Amino acid sequence: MSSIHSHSKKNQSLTKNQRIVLDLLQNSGEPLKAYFILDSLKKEGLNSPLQVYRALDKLVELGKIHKIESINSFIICNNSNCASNTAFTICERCGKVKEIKNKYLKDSVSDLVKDNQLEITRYNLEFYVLCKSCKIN
Amino acid sequence: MSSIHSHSKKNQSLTKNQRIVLDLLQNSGEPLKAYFILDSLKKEGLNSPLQVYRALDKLVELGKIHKIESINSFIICNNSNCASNTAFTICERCGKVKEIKNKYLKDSVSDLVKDNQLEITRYNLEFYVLCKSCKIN
DNA sequence: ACCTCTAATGTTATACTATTACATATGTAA
DNA sequence: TTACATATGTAATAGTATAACATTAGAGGT
Ligand SMILES: [Zn+2]
Ligand SMILES: [Zn+2]
Ligand SMILES: [Zn+2]
Ligand SMILES: [Zn+2]
Repeated sequence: MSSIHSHSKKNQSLTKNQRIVLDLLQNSGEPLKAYFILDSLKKEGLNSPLQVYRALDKLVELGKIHKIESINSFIICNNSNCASNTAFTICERCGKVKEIKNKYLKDSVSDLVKDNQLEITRYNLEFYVLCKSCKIN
Repeated sequence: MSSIHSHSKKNQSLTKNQRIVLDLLQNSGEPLKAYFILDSLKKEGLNSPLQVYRALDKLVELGKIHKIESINSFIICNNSNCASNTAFTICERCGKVKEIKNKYLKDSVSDLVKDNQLEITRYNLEFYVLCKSCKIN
C-alpha cells in the first residue's frame, strides 16, 4: 500500500476485528457489554472473548470508544475532543447513558483538583441521574 | 441492649461481618479487593464471597466505604459528607488512591451538568494522575 | 415473655468479566 | 529479503459478582 493512500487512513487503518466491533457500537449508540458484542458478531467470525477485548482495548486507546467503568460496558464516543477523558450521565432507572458534551468540561473538571503536586493524566466522571422521561413517570 | 446505649450506636449497629470488613478497610486505608478481603478474613469466620459482598454493599449504602469502580476495589471513606458522591485520584504508576476532600466539590461537580431536565442522584469522579513521588522518579 | 417481621447469615452453585500463554499470520520499513 | 512490531486464533484459566434457598438473629409491639 503506497503512501498515496495514507491520507484516508483515519478509519481505514483499523483491522477487520476492530472495524466490526466499532461498527456495531456505532450503529447501536448504546453501551454494550463485551460478551454481548461477542454473541452479536459470531456470524462475522468472532469466536473468543479475547478477540473482542483486544479490539475494544485498541478502540479505547484510539479514543473512538469509551469504557463506562461502573457498568462494564463500552460506548461509541459521541464527541470529538475527549482524548481519554470521559463524562457520562447514567439513568439509574432505565439505564440510558449519554455522553456529556461541553468543550470546557476538561478545564472545569481538572480545576477541581487543587493539588498541583500531582499531574492529572485523565479523568472519568459518571453522573447517576433520573433522566427526563423516568422523572416524569 | 437497653436504650441507654443508643447514643453509641454509630458504629455499634453494624453486624459482625460488616464490622470486621469495615475494620480491615479502616486499618488498611488502601483500596482492597473483595477476594483479598475474603482471604484476609478467613480466620475471622468469613467463608464465601457472598458474605464479603453483602457486607461491602451494606457499608457502601451506609456511606462508610466507597467502591472505586475502575479498579473493582473498596476503600474506607476518608471524608464526612460524601453521601454517595465520590471523588478520587488514582496514580497510574503506583496505584495509590486518595479521596479528594473539598466541601464545595459536590456543588462544583454538579454544576457541570447543564441539563436541568435530569435529576442528579450522585456522581463518581476518578482522576488518573501521576502522584508526587512517581512524578519525581 | 411471646409473637411477628425484617434484616442478616451460611452454603452451594453458577454467571459474568477479563487475562495468560503460545503458536501463527500480517503489515511495514530498512 | 530480512527484521520487527502488531494483530490473530484458540484454549485454558483467573478474577469479579450474583442467584437461590434454607436458617438464624435482632428489633418492636402486645
Ligand atoms: Zn468521547
Ligand atoms: Zn431513565
Ligand atoms: Zn467519602
Ligand atoms: Zn504514584
